[in-house]
Order: sequence, then C-alpha cells, then structure tokens
Amino acid sequence: MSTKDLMNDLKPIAVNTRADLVEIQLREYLDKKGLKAGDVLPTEMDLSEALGVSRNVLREGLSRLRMLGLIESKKKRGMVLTSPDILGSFERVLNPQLMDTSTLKNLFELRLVLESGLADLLFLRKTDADIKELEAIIKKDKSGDNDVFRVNSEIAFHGKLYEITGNETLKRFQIMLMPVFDYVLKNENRSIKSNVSHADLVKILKEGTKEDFVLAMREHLRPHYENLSK
Amino acid sequence: MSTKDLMNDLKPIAVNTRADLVEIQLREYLDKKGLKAGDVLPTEMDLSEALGVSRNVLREGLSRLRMLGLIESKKKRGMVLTSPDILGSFERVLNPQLMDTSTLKNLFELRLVLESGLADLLFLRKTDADIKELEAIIKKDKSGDNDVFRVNSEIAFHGKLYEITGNETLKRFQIMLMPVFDYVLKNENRSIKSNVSHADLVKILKEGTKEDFVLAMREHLRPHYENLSK
DNA sequence: ATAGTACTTATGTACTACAAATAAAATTAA
DNA sequence: TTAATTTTATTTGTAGTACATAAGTACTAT
Repeated sequence: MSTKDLMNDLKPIAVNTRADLVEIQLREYLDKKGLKAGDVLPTEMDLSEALGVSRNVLREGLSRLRMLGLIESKKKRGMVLTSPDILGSFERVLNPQLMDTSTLKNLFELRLVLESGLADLLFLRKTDADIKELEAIIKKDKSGDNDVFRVNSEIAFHGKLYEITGNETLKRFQIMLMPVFDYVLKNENRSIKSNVSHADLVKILKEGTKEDFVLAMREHLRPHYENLSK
Repeated sequence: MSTKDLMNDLKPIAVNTRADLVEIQLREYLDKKGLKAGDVLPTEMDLSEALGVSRNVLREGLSRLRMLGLIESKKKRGMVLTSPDILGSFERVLNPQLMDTSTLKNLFELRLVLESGLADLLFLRKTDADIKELEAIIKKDKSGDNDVFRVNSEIAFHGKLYEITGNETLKRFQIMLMPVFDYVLKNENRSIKSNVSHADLVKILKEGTKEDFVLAMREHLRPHYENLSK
C-alpha cells in the first residue's frame, strides 16, 4: 500500500489547540441556539469563562469567525452575528502558488463546467444593452494586434457573459478563478484554436435558441476539454 | 437615492483592527516573497516585532491563516506554509441560517449551472460500473413509496453524477451545496415534475451522445429554471 | 557508536493591566 | 419638564509578562 493510500485511510490524529476547540464549540453553540444574523453574543469574558479558556485563546477563535464575516464587534456594544460573505473566505485561500496541482486541475475543470452551463441564465436575463456590449468587445478585439490585447479581450468577453447572468456570486466566483485559469493555461502549450468564435456566440445569443447556444459554447470550449486527462 | 443604493456606493470606512492588518500584511509577505508550501515562516517573536504588534495580536492573525489551512505550526519547529483545503473555508461559512436570501438564490442558480454543464466530464470519465450504479439507484427509487425515500434517491442520483466526473472539488462542492438546495426548495411550493426522468438520463449516458445528454439534463432541470425570476 | 540526559528554542496558554469607544445614566441648563 | 451635556460603566482592542509543553540539539556516559 502506497503512502498516499495510507494517508487517505489514516487521518493524522487531530491535536486541536484550544483555539480550534473554541471555534468548533462556538459554531455548535450558534447552531444549537438557532441564532441568526443580528443576534448578539455573550461578552468575551462570559464566553471565555464558560469555555474555560483564557480570553486570549477565546479571541484567537473569535478572530477566525470575524475574518469569515460571521461576527462583528463594537466596543461596549458587544458582538453580533452577521451574514458572512461566502466568497470572501474562498478568496483568501485561492492562491495558485500554494495550491496543489490536482486542486488547480479541478478548479480549471470547474470553470469549464460553469461556462458550459451558463446558457439558460443568459437567455433568461440578457438585454439588448448586454448584446451591444459584447459586440463592442469583439470589435475591439479585431482591432488589437498583440497577444496581451487578445488575452484581455478574452477575459472581458467571458467576464461579460458571467455578468449577464445577473448572478453576483457567479460573477465574483469567475473573477476569483481567473488567476487559476491563467496559471493552468500557462502550463498548457497546446494550441487552443476554436471552431466557434466569440462573434459566433454573440450572434446565437442575439438571434439563436438556447439549445444552439449550449452546443456552440461547448464547441467553443472544446480545445480545453480535449486537453483534459481521463 | 435609497439607503441601499447609498450603502452600495459608500462602503463603511474600514476600521481595521491590528489582527486584520496582521492578516493582510502576512498575506502580502507570502506573496511578495513567493513562498510556497513547505517553506518556513519566521518565529512569532520576530514577526510580532517586525510588525510592531504584541504577540497576542499576531497570534490572532495567525489563527486565521491556521484555520484556512495556510499554515501549520509545531512546537520548537516553528510554522510552515501548507496547501490549504480550498473548500474547507467555504464550508465554514455555508450556513443557510445565516446567509441572506439573495446569496441563497445565487447559490441555487450556481448549482443549476453546474449540473447543466456536467455533460462533457461525464462522458469523458464514465465507466460501465458507474452506469450500473446509477441504474441501481433508479431501481431502488421505483421500489420506494414515501417522500423521504424519493428525496434520498434524488440526492443519491445527482451525487453519483458529480462523483463520475472524477473531480473531487466538484463533488465536495455539491455536497456542501446540498443544504442550500434543500433550504431553497423548501420555500418553493410549485411542482417540480420533469419531462425527463433519471432513467432517461442514464439511458442517454449509456447509449446516447454528449449533445443529447446536455439537452436532456437541461430539460430535466427545466422546472427549476422556470421558477427563477428574471 | 549508542543510549540517555540536559539544554535550548518555539509554540501554546494564562493572567493582568490599560486604552479606546460608546451606550447608558446622571447631571445641568433652558 | 425637557433638552443638552457630562459622567460613568461596560465591552472590545492591545500590550506585556510568565510559564507550560513539545521537540530538536548537543553533550555525556557506557
């Protein structure tokens, strides 16, 4: 049995620090009490006493929840639960430099899946102004001549597509995934010449059917799909 | 201008705590130095001195990075950079109870987009064993008679689809999104009867083409799409 | 050379003290 | 009496010290 298999079967015995436990217990507490955004938490003193840890350690735990946007604190007023920014935490971790290659590969695929599945939202929410903007991006693309220009145009085009979905989470997700995309593409030196151009896609989005668009988008992305390993 | 618009234009002046700044600066430090997984960090004493904060505050910042899985520390050995578990942090925040409704809606749509875009990965990686397993899930479904059974089968079927993609990130993402999906569906009381059944999907996955599957999956999800607002 | 021991170093935890902000209470002015 | 002002009390934010705990490192004895 390989070391990798072994590591998969035998997780290292978790030697949780007090701060880890604080985080876990606080989370359980929120859940059990059914607390929701706006509710106030006990004071640090009360919490640290109840948990049997120093205020230091308690604050290390609280600091984590604060970072995630789960709580906010004001002097004298105390701490209140808040609606977390779900992508904020994601963002903090998305450093291609630090990620292992398999995760990078997975995220690259994830983005392909997303773009392949955008069609219905696009047709549901597109406006004439959106189409015009896409056409403008393409026009600009044709006028540019160097690679940097072309890459920026590529980003602008696909970014605009996400924007049309009207789904802010999706849009931000795409922005966050951009460096990952870049990182993977840089290590891909095969050609990525597609049969379906941006102009083709816009034409279909403007005059065609959802079904046409779905198939065209997949065709547009095909060079990337063909580079995937089985 | 409404208060909401105003709040969108004017973000509250960030009154960063020292711990916030520590987190930011450490992140910049890692980036600037181009440090990668396995590299060691300076000691807490050196860091706190360099940043001009107490060791307490420094540790509040470090605690965040530790939670994200960006660093690990051992006594005497010091701190080392690690490959973060990118979904771990996401998971910590995905509490439907705390999320605002627009984010919930966005995540629901995100999942629809994902499932609509799975086709290519499925056809790239499916095996005979996978098909058999899907068929088994369907068979079980037919034998069950109550709602709970049907819901579990629904989960099992779609979960298996993600599994077939061989993309661990995607799969975990789906698992994490499940409670969100549930939460949204619970507040939807319109019928969700589809023209394309699980059995139909499996048949196409087994004998049909990618293109057929793409269209069939969208048709399968259509009831959900139709409930979306413009 | 090896086993064992003492030493050193870095993280983990606790405690105390005070600064800063601010809600609430008390006081003063109209 | 009411409004404005000042004072007080409370809670988070920060600093500093001390010690516990784990784990490399060096040294010693066999």
